[in-house]
Amino acid sequence: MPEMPEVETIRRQLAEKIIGCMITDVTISLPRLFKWPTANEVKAYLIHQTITAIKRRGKYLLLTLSNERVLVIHLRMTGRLLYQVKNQKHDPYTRIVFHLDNDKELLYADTRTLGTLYVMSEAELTNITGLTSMGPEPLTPEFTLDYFQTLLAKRHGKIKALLLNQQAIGGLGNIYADECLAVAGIDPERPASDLVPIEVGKLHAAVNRVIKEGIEDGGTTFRDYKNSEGASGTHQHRLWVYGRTGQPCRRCGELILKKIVAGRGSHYCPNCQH
DNA sequence: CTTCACGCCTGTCAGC
DNA sequence: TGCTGACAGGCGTGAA
Repeated sequence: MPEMPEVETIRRQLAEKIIGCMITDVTISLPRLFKWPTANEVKAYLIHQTITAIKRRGKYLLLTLSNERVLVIHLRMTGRLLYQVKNQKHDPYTRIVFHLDNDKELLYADTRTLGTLYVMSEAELTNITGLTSMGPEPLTPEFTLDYFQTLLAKRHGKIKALLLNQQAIGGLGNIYADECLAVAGIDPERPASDLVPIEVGKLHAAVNRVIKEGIEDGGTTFRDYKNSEGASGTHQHRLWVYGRTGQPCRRCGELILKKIVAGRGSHYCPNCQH
């Protein structure tokens, strides 16, 4: 479900609420979601620890604890983090409950159970290859036009696949990749290295713009996504192409089409994107 | 090295 | 109504 703007929305909300809170207990209904260490060991590292910081890297959330351990959470397709008062009704797909010392709970709910959690020292984080090898993120100083130009020039695969590659650019997923290509007017199947400089510049700007707007809107709720208060984002109302198959392009009126590119459903305007 | 198909899970929806 | 297959905001693995 969540791409960078959704995860950032959750991070900002939780930062206001749970920094300084102590974890009093952890209820684990689906132990296999913890990839390292085992669910039993995890409890010993978490209980009686205070949450001191919440960071994000790409689509990973990193909760730093007072014992210098880090609780790493990746929501994958359908993970949700819900902050709510104790004794309130739980999401039916709640898999883990972090009990806090302020009469609140942080629920980890996940329909498809593809999410992954870890508890590690800072040094051990390097064992999560998805974190270690992540490329620069949109809206950061590292994501320069120069970097983007060099990246595209040496990649001959489809541009859509490159946008989804977290080692190339951190944080984009299927919705925002389609949106970036729509804003830049580029067909998702174009080989990355074929883009001419003016197109590379347009796409670089589009990536930053689309992600910025996604964050401003509190993310996109297409199907499962909810923020930590259980509320939807609003970016779905501003989408150019994603999920708009058969509807008129907001720019030219041509009907939006969908095709499989890089194994993912890809939405595009056949008139605006070449 | 890059690129691609597949598996992981469960739920939903279109089509028969 | 009930079944089947395709598909869904992701990503790691192994093969070509």
